[in-house]
Amino acid sequence: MNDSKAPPEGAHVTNFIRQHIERDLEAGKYAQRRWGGRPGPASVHANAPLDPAKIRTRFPPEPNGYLHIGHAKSICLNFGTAREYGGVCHMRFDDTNPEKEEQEYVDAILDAVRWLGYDWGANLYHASGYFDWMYEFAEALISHGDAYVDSQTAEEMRATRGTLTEAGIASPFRDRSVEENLRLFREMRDGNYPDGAHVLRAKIDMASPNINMRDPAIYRIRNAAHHRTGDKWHIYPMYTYAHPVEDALENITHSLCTLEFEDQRPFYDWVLEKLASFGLLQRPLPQQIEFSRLNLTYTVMSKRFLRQLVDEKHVDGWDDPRMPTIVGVRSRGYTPEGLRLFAERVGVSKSDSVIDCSVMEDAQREVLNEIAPRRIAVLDPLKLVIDNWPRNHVEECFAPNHPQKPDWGKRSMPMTGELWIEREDFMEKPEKGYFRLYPGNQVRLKYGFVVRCTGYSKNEKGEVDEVHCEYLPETKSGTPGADSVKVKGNIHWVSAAHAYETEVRLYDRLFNVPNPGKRTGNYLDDVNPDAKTVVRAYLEPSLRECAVEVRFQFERHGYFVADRKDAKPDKPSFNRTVTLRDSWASGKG
RNA sequence: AGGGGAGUCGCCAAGUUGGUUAAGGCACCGGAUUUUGAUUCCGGCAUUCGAGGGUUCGAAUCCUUCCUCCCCUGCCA
Repeated sequence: MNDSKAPPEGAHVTNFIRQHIERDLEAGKYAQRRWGGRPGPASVHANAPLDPAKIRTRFPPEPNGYLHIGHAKSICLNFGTAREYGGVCHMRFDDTNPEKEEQEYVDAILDAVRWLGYDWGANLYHASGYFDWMYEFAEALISHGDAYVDSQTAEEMRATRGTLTEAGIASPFRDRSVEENLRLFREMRDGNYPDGAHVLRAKIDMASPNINMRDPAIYRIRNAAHHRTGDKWHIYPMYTYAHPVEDALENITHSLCTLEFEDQRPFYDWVLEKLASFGLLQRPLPQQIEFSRLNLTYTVMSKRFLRQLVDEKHVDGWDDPRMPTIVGVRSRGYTPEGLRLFAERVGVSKSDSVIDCSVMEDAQREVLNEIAPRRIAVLDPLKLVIDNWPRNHVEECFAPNHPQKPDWGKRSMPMTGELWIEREDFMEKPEKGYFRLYPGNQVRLKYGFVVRCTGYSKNEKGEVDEVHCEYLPETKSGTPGADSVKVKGNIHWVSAAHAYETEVRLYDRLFNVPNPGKRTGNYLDDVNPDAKTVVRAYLEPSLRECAVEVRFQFERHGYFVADRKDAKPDKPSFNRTVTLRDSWASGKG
């Protein structure tokens, strides 16, 4: 019954990737592939059974930082698509650059993918696990005259690459013999040279209009320790060469990546075609398909910017609830279901797009509305005194845990003669359309009694510090007299003597303009200083004990989560995930 | 400027083997229900598909010219 809101099977929108896959499936393009049970060259798969996976996709992050919701789109796309078509999705670390990668990031990434609800089973791989094959394949390219060792400096290479409109010119080392190339490449491997002394280049076409085909570097010397292979290697493959090889070794059918790699596809195909023609790779070969990356209004997604926000302490770390990182939105209280719903809603296409962040917020609300029990919290307290309340009397009131789910039951809330109510639920002089508390007006204290406002007092600063009212004893919620008095306003409250006081953090958008940085060129100028507001709030007593990461709707406010880091088990603090829609407030704004 | 991509409602996005009135979501605007100004429900919301020409009985879908935006000159990924 909880699925009643889920879209019916097959109701999702099609997209160019699904169509592509369906076409391949229909044509049986990959039906004859064999799978040796582990990644490997043609020899590993050759005599193995047919691949039980209809398709294979992969999520291949470089472990050099934390994942953000842009990655979440890719994760949902890759894992979701594989699941949809009877395939599998590999979790793969593209760890080909030892200087930027760390185990810490590997662990965090795995954690994030798992939290999003995806399972890679036995298919956890590392590019570094393929270094031997990549090396062997590189020698094969050399032997066939398709790669050479270039000894120009990086500057010289840049200078001879040509420009967007002019062809490049050949390196003086381009025509070295196979023997010399092999000798030099092996010496590079053996650590005989300093960084930058040589580079292995594919030998293609220095005059290609596609700059990526002008003899791209495929191996560089890096005398650096790798977080997995230690000091075994002195040379490391470049992404452009490594990626197609990784895909082929793993039997990937559809290699989904973002648009900026489009120009890389001819080289991707070149590498695979060469290696397959040498008999090193199984056919049919993987194919790269590009889609547009996720952009969201009121946020930044670039790893560099996110790092700057953390380093310069504009936020409290990668997992700060204001951050668009996966750990960040998790701290914020976002649900994995909501993230997946969001990913499905924004779709996949090749056009550059900027998604309105309300789409994300709404997806979260939609999920949260279904799963979050209701609770009462007063975030901006104002004392309400019921002058005709029997001295010392405690009235037990009952509040449903979910208005549309009676089976979730009710909990008890004590009412007394002194309550905390929301400051904005009282006005000395009501503005037009206001139907909460003001002198002479009647409202219902939700799940309790109807009260009539009789007056108020102010402190020496002229601020209202106490509101007075009288209650109507026959109007208690749930009793026959409850409906005897009609009121328009229903406000929430918590007994002052019973309330649980704690810290609640109200989060808002990290930036206060849709497109941070556009105005001044510096996105830091658009950081929203009010994206985090900390208040001392009075919560209903039942909230005193709740486990970390438990989510609630605080009625009339929004969805909140018990903080996973700062909360003591017996004294939870809460983070606001997202507000409720508010047609009153937005109507005024 | 060479190459590679993209332009369908405010934001996304189906539709693109040409065929009646251009899906859906978000946002927005009504109205009903509601002890959350929430949710839910119901209704509204592109004579028009970047622009101009053309082909056709018929075009967002084909041809053509033009315009705009994004990506590419790392020994990063």
